[in-house]
Amino acid sequence: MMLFVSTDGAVRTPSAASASEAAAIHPTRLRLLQVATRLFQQRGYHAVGLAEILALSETPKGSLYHHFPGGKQELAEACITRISASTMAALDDASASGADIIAFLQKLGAESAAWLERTDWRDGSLLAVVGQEHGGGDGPLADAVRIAYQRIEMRLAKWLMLEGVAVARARDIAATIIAAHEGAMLLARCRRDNTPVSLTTAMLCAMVERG
Amino acid sequence: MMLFVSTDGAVRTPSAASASEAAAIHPTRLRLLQVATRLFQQRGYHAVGLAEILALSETPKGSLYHHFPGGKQELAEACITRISASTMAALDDASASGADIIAFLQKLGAESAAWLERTDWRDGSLLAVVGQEHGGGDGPLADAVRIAYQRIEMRLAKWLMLEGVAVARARDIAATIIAAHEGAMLLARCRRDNTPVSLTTAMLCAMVERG
DNA sequence: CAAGCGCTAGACGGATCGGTCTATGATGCT
DNA sequence: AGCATCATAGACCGATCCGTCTAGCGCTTG
Repeated sequence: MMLFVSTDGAVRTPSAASASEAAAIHPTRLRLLQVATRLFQQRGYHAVGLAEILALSETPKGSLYHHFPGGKQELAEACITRISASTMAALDDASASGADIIAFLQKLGAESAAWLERTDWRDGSLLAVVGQEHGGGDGPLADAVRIAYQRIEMRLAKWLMLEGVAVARARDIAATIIAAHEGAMLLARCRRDNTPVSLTTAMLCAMVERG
Repeated sequence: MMLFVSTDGAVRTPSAASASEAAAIHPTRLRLLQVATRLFQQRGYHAVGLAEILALSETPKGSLYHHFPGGKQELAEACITRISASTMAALDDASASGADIIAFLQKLGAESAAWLERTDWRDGSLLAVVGQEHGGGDGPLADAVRIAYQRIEMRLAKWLMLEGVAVARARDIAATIIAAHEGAMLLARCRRDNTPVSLTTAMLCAMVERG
């Protein structure tokens, strides 16, 4: 249950992608997406050069521009929509399995903390990093982040409504969860210390419980 | 009452700096700090080139390396410590003026929202942007952000203790406020919509009130 | 005045950036 | 076999990156 980050960015030995995408995605394309996502979520869009992405994924430049004619920007866009898709899928799974929101929040907090520690606080949220760099702008990347957050919020809100929360309140709670969780990940990363994540998780649980 | 952002980045007509620093800071140095802070908090460290900073501040390259021998990195470090200092000063002022935390949180939320809108959601939190880019790393910039967050958190906690909150709880609340507020600013910026800020403010107030 | 210093001014350079281009390897179809 | 298509491979390019360096301005000081 990891939201906002990609955990499959192993280098040269791409872990098996989720079944749905393994069927359709070209191996080179997948490798590029995994490595690029990993690097972008560590350092941001502008801080990572194509040279590094190509070297770590052992891919020649020609292949990149074959699979992503739009170059670096299209690659980053694809990374964002891929993270967005996997996050929504995770939310749907959790919702379908009948878990309640409180359990979900606690699991999210625990696994986020574990992930941060496991990466030595190097990896953050791709959406947050790119979002910070592009803010309220109007480029393709800013749009991709905007849409990703919107869709994730909608899934979360839908789930909350399934649990009986009123429509307007569900959307509010969803947005609050996303904002607080992203902020907690950031602060935890900067401080190399997970307490912001657990504190925020507790606060979010309290908010949801009070309705 | 703005935390985490610089509002004085006017170009070529530097608004009067706070009295304390106007006395000591060389005009050119101040202009560089203002313009650089503004640009960094809009787009991040790596996305902003020296050329743009120099052009907007109408400063030749020689001046930059005279005032900041360490180049771009030292300039960014100075921007971070300057934001950190002004944020701590604002917290001290608010605390000394006898306001309570709830009033502070509401004012912070309202003014942050107004600021986001006024900049057309272009400007974000400098600490957050640079923090995202450098994560838990160990460069001078990562350290500067880490220290800045730590100091701000301590000031906030101190204020909370003045209001009777227990030591440990005060530090927890402070960290939670910072994390949630940063996350709210990010999400609001990405969505070009301030509701995450007001929602988060409400949640934080509820948390503080329950103690 | 001459010397020294703080600061401005911008030319210059090596490195790296993202992107284009041509050539070639691999695969499948007829 | 011959052809077409997908994909790899990397040389190459102009632009931009950050940083160094020398020259000179203006002010104070001896």
